[in-house]
Amino acid sequence: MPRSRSLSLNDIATAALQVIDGEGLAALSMRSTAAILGIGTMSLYRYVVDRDALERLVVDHVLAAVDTDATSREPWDQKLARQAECVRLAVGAHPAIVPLLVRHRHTSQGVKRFAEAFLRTLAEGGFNGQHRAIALRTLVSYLSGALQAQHLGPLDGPGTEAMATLPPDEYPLLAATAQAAQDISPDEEFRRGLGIVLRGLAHEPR
Amino acid sequence: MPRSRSLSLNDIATAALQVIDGEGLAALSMRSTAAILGIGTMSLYRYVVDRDALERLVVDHVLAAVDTDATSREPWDQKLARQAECVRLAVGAHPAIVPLLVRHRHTSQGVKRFAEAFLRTLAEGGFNGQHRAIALRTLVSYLSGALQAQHLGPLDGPGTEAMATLPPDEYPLLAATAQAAQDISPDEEFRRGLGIVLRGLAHEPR
DNA sequence: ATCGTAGGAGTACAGTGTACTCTTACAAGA
DNA sequence: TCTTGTAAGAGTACACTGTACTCCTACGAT
Repeated sequence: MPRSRSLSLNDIATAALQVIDGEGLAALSMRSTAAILGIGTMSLYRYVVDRDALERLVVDHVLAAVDTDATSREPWDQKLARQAECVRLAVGAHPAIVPLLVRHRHTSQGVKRFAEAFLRTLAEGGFNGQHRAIALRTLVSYLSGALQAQHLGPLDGPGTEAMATLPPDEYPLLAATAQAAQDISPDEEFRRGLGIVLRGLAHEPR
Repeated sequence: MPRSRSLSLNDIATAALQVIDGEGLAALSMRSTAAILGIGTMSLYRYVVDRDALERLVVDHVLAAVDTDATSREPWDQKLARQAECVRLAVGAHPAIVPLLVRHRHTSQGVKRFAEAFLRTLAEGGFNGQHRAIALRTLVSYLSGALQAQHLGPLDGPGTEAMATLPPDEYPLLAATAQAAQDISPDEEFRRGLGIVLRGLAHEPR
């Protein structure tokens, strides 16, 4: 009976993402998002009940890009690797959302979608019951930790480069290791770390 | 020449931690911390330049509890497991700080301390150069991800219990797996996840 | 043409971090 | 013992946040 909505949830998520990508996650606010949409601040509350809901919208919008239909015939571990890369790729397009991803991973539709996909592949690999549960959590924990290390790591503080110049008498190994790590690209670091986890899974009872 | 400080950095960290433990991380503010210390809000800035610095103080204070002298004669993987448990224990005493831990892991003294300890053990295990770097990062990524999953996971949303009651037609595996996961204690989950990573490391070239 | 419903705008308030400006306490030098 | 320089600490003020609450207004069904 009343007037129809002029904005879609997708519009809103896109606007919020525009703020985040352009001015950083800290700049995300109800006001800044509403401004981009060309509506009043409070009008935004007609679409989302909360700031939290707005953030959830952003997370799901980004995660919508992960491809979850894995119908290929690869071995399970290769398939898992590809699926994880897929998540990394989607998140890598908007690195600043990583903290949001972490905060809303239990309430996000997108997270559930790719968790289900992971589980499907684990099931193919013969994982069942508790073993499958542990495998998923371990995988997700690594994924989440690695994404953070990579994307929000360099932000606060100079990151690895600074570690390489630490006082070697106090942190001898840390300094040396950071030096060695400088030649490793983020891609390679992620892939090899994931490889370690997957190799661990391969030797796991199931 | 001038008057001497009436508060130590330890006092400040303790006060902030008291706020966090008592009223949650969200309640941490310059005002609330200063109130506990019995000083004016701005007086706090005589001790810390920033809110960030205050948070760093808290992180280091909590991480000071991790025991880093691992002079035992266990095999390297068992020692790593014990060291990781040590971190988990220290953080577990103040679960609400996990987000702070993540945000400041590059600038925190405490993080560097136990990273160095990890590296020492990895070196004992024969890891060198890039292999050691990758091993450390993978370990830390898992550790960070797992701590978050455990401590701030249940906070937003009902967590795993809710997942177990998901629509099984939409997320069949997720629902089933969540059900299986309910019998796993956080302790066991962490230990087994860590075991997977360590087993992966054991099969890694070095 | 009318009316009810919901969309959108505006104001206001409590809370945040912190810049800036005081006043005040104190240890060293005379 | 008195003076003085310096830093400790208090207070005010401002820009910013999320959002409760109230108003006006556009529009689809009758």
